[in-house]
Amino acid sequence: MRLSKKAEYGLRALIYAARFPEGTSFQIKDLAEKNGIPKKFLELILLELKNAGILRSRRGVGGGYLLGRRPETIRSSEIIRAIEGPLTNGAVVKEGSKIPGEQASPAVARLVRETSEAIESILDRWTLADLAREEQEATERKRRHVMYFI
Amino acid sequence: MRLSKKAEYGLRALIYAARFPEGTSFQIKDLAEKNGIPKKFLELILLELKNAGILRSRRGVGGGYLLGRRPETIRSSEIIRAIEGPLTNGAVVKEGSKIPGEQASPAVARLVRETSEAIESILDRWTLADLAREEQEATERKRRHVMYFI
DNA sequence: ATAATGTCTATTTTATCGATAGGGATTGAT
DNA sequence: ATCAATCCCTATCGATAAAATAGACATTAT
Repeated sequence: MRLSKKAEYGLRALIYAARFPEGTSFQIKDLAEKNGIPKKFLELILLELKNAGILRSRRGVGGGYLLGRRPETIRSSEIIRAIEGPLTNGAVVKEGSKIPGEQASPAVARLVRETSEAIESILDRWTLADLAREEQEATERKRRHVMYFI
Repeated sequence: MRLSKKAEYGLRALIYAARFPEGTSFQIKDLAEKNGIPKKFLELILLELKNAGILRSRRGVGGGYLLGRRPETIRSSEIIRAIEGPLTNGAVVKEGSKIPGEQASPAVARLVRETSEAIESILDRWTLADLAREEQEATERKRRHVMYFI
């Protein structure tokens, strides 16, 4: 199961965004530097997330990005879909196959369908708020663990 | 969620193999022709499945491939793993990242882990015997449906 | 007017996928 | 012993997609 860099960056960017108080914006540059994400690449990603209605932006001096909606209302399925397109691949073997004899396998199709549904249900369940909390808690745990050894 | 051609061909090949009585072998050539799968490509796939212990082979004239074990004991997770490598991607962001600032996100890692586990549990549940039965039943249903319209 | 920001389109680079090529090894039949 | 049918193995190609970079444009606070 592979998550594209783009999707990973996108998720991380949104988790970052969720840390800011509602209405407060942040800059691509900071996000890129603090998270080690290529700035130009990140621009594209944030733009897509904006066009998907997940982020909003303010241009010009002092501008930046901010969440377009409350993080509780943003499901990770929506995030991934915004970045990678439709989650479920529809037909496993497309109708107009080039190879003459090629035929779809109903069994394989069913296997893929069931897997896709399972994935989708998990991605539907996790909201950005959940992810942000998880991130914060993990960081906190780590911090305490380090403290313990000082 | 994308299934590679290779994995799809592999699954279809094994479903095909499961139709033969135990101990009976089939030839790459027939499988390729009847299922519209590129023969040379299929060779590679069957070889991998053989090295994974899922298929057995007999060389020389009259040789061919056959299932290495009873289809009830072959889980689709094993099939996919044999063809595509480890299902779960291990670390989402590897430890020794090149980019200095780059850091793994525990939240993203967890999301990926949970999704992978869900996939794996489904793929563990479906055995080759299940797939073969499903395929046969679907074909049967289709046949009856066609008959109905004659 | 200027500098700081996001917006857009194009291009480059790199990796992966799907497929093909061409022998080599083994075996049954004659 | 020879031949043909089969699997076995390695290399390579071409197309596509992923990842990243480049450069100019648009907007806005100061």
